[in-house]
Amino acid sequence: MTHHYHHQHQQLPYSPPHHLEPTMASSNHHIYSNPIFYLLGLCDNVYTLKTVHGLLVVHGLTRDISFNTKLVSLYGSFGHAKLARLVFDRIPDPDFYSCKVMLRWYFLNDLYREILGFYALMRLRCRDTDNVVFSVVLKACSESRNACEGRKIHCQIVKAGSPDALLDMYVKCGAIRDARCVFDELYCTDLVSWTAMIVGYTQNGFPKEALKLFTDNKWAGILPNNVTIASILSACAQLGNLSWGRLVHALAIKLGLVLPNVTNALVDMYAKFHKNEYSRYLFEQLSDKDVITWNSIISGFSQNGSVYEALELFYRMRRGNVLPDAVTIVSALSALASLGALQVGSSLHAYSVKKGLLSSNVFMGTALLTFYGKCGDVRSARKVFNSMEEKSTITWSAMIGGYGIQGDGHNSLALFGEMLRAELKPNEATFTSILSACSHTGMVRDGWRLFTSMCQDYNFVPSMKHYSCMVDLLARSGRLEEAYDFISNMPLRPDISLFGAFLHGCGLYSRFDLGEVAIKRMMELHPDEASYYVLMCNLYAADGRWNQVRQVRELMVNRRLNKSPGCSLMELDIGYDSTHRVASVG
DNA sequence: CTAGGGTTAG
Repeated sequence: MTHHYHHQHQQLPYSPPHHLEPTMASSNHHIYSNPIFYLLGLCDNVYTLKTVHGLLVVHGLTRDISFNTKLVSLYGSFGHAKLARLVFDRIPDPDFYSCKVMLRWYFLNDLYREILGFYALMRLRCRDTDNVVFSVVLKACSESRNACEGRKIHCQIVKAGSPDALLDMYVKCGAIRDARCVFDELYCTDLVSWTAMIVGYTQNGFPKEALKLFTDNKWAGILPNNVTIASILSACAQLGNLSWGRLVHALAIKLGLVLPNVTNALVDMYAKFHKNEYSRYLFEQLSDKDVITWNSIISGFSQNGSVYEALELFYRMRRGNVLPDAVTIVSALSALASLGALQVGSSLHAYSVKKGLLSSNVFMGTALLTFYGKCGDVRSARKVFNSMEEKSTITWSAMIGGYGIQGDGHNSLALFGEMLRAELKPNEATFTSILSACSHTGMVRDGWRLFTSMCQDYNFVPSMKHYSCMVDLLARSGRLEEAYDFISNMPLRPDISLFGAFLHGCGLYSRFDLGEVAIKRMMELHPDEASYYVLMCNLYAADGRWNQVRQVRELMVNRRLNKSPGCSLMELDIGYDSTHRVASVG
């Protein structure tokens, strides 16, 4: 397309200079009801268009901005950008829309230099702009190699660009530091940007920063809305800070913000704090429960160990009219895994396949393979693992742990090696799983090697779980002195389960001497913990020292310590649609 | 600007 039009093509039907036309506000009646507008629609070339344009002039309609804009658009569409511009220049007060129409035809006719000239003019007349205009103008700069103009427009974009959108973009990308930069540079912070920043922190695992921003006096003038409250409640739950959670709950009541989304967040938070009654009360109170409400309580109860309550609610949900989604199934599977309820879980597997919930969902696949692993069906677990397109570190850890609880440390180690070859980074939990696998399989050397590697190569600070695995590893294999030294030298205060692992080994190898020493240390460290007395009883019982057992029991009664009896469970006649029944044994 | 999810010793 050439830019050079012949002069005669640029002549328009006569119309008086606009300052001579009657000044009249643009007509109220809609141009679509005018027959001439209909004629304009029939024009399929520039000659017929000029004829109808003449009609518009005769009828004095060229002072109407809508007609003029339509003319600009039509001249442009016939490739006559310059005629379009002549019409445009006669519009007394062009608006943003008419400017955009003009720009569009320059753009479609590759008239980049004209675009820049027109844009400069346009900036003088109207202050509006949008992303379409910016992208057109930027393209014009690059096509005409005008970096200087480009830089100016860059600045305009930075100034005009919605900071909230920019913040949101960084938050969605998980680039939380960049988000904070944008936030700090904002000319004025309002409720939306403040909330967006809080949401960003909460969703990216920085609940402390979220709470800090929420409580910062700098923003004392801004009242939170329901989005802010829901997000900050989630931060309190992540932090495990119940007192702040309660304060925010109270604040929400005062501000009248206990809306459904806030209630959902409260249900979730109280469940995470083991406050099942609060959680349930709020849940029952909410009249329109959506899938998130149900998931909040089911996942909360499943996570805090109230698995029966979680499953009860899951069945109730199934009877109602809210359909479970992937999150629901994941939570239910996790509850079923801890019960070893293989049949119910398998039917949920079938259900998920049927509903298409399984495909390409890492959470779902991981929960499912964990479930099969915990139920002892490690082959099904591996099948699920192999079929997963996307696997995360958690997926690999779960599969390694699945082999581990079967005592198949060799497969655990093999998979761990495969994971490293795939250049995936193990995390703390991966090491917990693999160390436990080593201890179940009696692989003492491998266990030590991996423990050392975890500290030295990966710079992980061992947690109580790691230490417990090591104690278990050593104690189970009869290296009780070594285990005792290990406990004495570790930097953490040993807890009940660590001592439990040690005492278990003492019982296995009849090292009651070492067991008694450990018990004395335990009693010094935690005098009020009933579980230690039970461990002590077990040890004396294993040694046949029944008088000692009786003495410890009396000591417990005197100190008013109580331990609820444990019981094991087995699955009885559980069908997909039947209610859950589990017998307790022993 | 929106609440909910998978792995972790015995």
